[in-house]
Amino acid sequence: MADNSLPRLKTSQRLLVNASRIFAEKGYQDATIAEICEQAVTNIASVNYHFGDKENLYLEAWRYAFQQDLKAHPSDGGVDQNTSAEHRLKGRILSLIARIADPNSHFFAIVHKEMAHQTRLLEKIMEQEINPEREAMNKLIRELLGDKADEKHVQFCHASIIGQCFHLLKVKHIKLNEETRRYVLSMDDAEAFAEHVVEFSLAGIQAIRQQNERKT
Amino acid sequence: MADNSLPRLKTSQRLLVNASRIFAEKGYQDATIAEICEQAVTNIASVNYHFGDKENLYLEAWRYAFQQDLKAHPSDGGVDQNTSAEHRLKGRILSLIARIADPNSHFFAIVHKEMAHQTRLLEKIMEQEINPEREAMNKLIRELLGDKADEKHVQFCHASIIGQCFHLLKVKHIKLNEETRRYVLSMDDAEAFAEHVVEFSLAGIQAIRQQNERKT
DNA sequence: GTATATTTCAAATGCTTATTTGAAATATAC
DNA sequence: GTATATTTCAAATAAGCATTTGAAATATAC
Repeated sequence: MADNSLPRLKTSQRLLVNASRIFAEKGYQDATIAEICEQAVTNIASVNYHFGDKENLYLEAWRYAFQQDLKAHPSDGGVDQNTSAEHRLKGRILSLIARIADPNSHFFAIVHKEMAHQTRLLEKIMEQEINPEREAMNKLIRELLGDKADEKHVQFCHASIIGQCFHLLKVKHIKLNEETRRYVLSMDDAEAFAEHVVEFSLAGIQAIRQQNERKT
Repeated sequence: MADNSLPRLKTSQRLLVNASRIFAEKGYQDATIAEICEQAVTNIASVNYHFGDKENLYLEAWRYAFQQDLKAHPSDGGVDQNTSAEHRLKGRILSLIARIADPNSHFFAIVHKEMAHQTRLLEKIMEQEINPEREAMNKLIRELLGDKADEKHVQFCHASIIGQCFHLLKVKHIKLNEETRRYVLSMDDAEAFAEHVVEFSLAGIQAIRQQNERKT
């Protein structure tokens, strides 16, 4: 587990790599500097030396995870921008779920833990990074919902999609017993689930659209 | 905020009431015994006296929250069991979202924080309480999906619905700035969002059903 | 009303963990 | 190769917090 396989990496880099993984696993509070340093094969004091304090290491590790994840899974899913809104939305949903499911991607796990708490450390930066992604997806949703839809409908559909995707995060780090595992969404099904979310959501959006057009 | 308005309540009861609220707000780690006792207007030592230790107080507070929430919002939504599967599913979704949105309901907030972490304290009890609810909802989903659907489809649709509902938990305790608030799902819209989830999900389920029936 | 059991309390204890320190080791510049 | 800057390290410090303690207060039983 420890990242001593790459002793050529600089200490600060080893700290970032291991910190992002451990913060993603345990959250800010439960992750200890001692454990992070042990995994990074360095001394306790190096966090203070290289990053000042734990909080700053947290922020830097989160930023690092963000960059790494996007490098592995671009948020538009690599889909040609000239294809239909359906396909572009599909690309975004698949990318999102890929970033959530990838065991080497830690950004959303940290976001998830941060949202469950009120440490509020990432608040401002998080909004800066996430707002553009939300707006890109909302643009597609707006197109699919048609002119009759107001912003509330867009907001709700966005919440429906994000909620489904983020649901995967809940099962990511949880170890269930043999019995329960059979009935619960598993990380092994992430790809199939992604396809399901696309299907399910496009139908949901269509239904909202038709309901709006019937009403007016 | 402090529950000293009811000095007639026994100390152990005051501890339960305040602990469930504070654990829901902050999670197990971040909630301190000192704060809970302060809010319950009692001495630091009373947690040990009445509940043994913090962990046991947590378990009891969670149990207490569970009972209170169900008392306020029965999980079938009070819907007649002879109506259509659509209506019964609607009842369950509305009840679930009501329990999540109600500021006096703390059960799901605790579950949410527990899922985001790996304290695993509630693991066994949680499964005992949640499995029956999942099975009740899956039964309705199965009926709506028709004979062609296999268990994977049921599982995925269940995850889609739960994911949407739980998404509300994320915005429950988060204070966003004026700017962002405009674009993000708000607790004030919980009821309207619940209706949206019903609409969106019934359409999603229908789409999966039709896809299955076309394939075979 | 007295004896006994229960409950409250302020202070002490002890453990965990972030942070600091100053010396030692290592790298870099010239 | 020497001087200077950078990095590592073991040990010390300090703060936060759960838990314990034993005495004091209060309630209950008879």
